[in-house]
Formats: sequence, structure tokens, C-alpha cells
Amino acid sequence: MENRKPVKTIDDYMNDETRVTPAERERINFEVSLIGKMIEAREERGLSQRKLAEISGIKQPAIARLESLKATPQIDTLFKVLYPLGYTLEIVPVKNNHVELELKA
Amino acid sequence: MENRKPVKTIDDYMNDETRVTPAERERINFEVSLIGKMIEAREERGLSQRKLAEISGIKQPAIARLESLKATPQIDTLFKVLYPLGYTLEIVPVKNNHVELELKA
DNA sequence: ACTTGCGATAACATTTTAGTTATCATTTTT
DNA sequence: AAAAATGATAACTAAAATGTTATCGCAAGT
Repeated sequence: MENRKPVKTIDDYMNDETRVTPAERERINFEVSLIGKMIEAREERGLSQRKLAEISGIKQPAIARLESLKATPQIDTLFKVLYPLGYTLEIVPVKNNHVELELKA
Repeated sequence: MENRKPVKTIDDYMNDETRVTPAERERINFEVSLIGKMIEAREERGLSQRKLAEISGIKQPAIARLESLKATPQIDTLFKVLYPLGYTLEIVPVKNNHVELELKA
């Protein structure tokens, strides 16, 4: 992180735009593990990015960008890639519940 | 569906661009039910779109667009909305397995 | 009747993803 | 060794999402 200013007060801390919030950390974690599973799913099937591109309709460069975390897919794109691999997405409750705390604040 | 040409052969059928493929149907289904659950989750908490906008950092017009299926969210946007509601996304195997058939083709 | 809060939407700017085509270095296969 | 296939990426275009600001009609509450 470049250009991080010296932090002296809580306000400094909260206003530090280079700071990664807990929620941000969670989001990054989420994306990394999600894409990780997507890659696993593809490799489980023994498919190359090019084959998957043919099957899914998403182009190989786009798949490469997703897998190397150079882009954040839209859910329809993710679905188009996951579905022919035999997977889909589901909404599930979060395990830890510090979320409650955030809501009360 | 407008401008649908008369279908006489399998080729006509396959090349009919106005045709909704099974995969397309699945995708639409997926998105509708996913967004449906997102709305439920918000209402469970008794939150308005405006409150959720404050909490999630996604603007109210964007949330409205998502809920009324006027836009297909990126996974980070969806996560930012779902997470403060206590939910996240997970990759899960598809129930029906006609997917296998598609892969063999 | 009036106010308040609601979801939806208009209009435009900004940001980002996906398509397209080509190519690269590297690994795998023959 | 040569050929083929792989993942990554460059460069550009097109398409789409999100931000921003404002406003609408509607329902609920006072």
C-alpha cells in the first residue's frame, strides 16, 4: 500500500482510504476462494480454458482474466462458466456472526 | 419474442437466435431465484433499500436495479449486499445431471 | 390534508467487464 | 527435436454495471 499517511487518531484510521476494512478483507477472501473452486472444478474435469470457452460461450481470454483475478465476473458470466462444470451458486448464511454486530452499529 | 422466423428444420431451430436454450433457461431461473432470496434476506431484516445502501456501500438506485432485474450484478456487488444481511455465496453441485450429457456432446 | 419513507426510474458520467484478435513463453505430446 | 496445446496477456472495441443526483407516484402514519 503506497501513500499511507501516519495514523494518530481513530479518525485518521477511519478516514485512511488506503486501509482495508474487515468487510473488504472478507470480500477479497470470498472472491479468491470462489475463483479457486472454479479453477478446481475445471481441472477436475480435465478441461482446458479453451475447451471450457467453447462449452460455456465465454471466451478464453475472459476465463483467463477471471482465473487470474484480473476481473470480477458478473453472476451470469460466473454461472455460464460453472454450470457446464456441474456447479452453481447458492446463497447461504455466513458462518461467523460478527455481521450482527455491524448491523446494530 | 419478436422476429421469430418459421422453423422447419433442426438447423433452423439451432440457428434461431431468438430461441431460448435450456442452458439459458437455467441461467434465467438461477438469477431470478438468487435475486428473490436477496430480497427476502433484506426484508427479513426489515431493511429498506436506502438503509441497506448505507450499510453495504451500494447505492439505492443500484440496489433497485438489481432487485427489479434491470441489471446483472458483479459478484463483488452481490457479496457487498448479501454480507451485511448475514449471507454469502457458495459454489454447490447442480442437482439435476443433464449437465453430464452436455459435456459428453 | 400533510408529511414521511418507500421502491422505481430518468439521465448522464464513470468504471469495469467481456468480446475480439493476435501473440507470447512454456509445457506436453508425438 | 518438432509440433501442438496450454495459460497469460496486449490492445482495442463494445457492452454493461455502478455512481450520482434528482424526482416520481404511492402507501403509511400523523
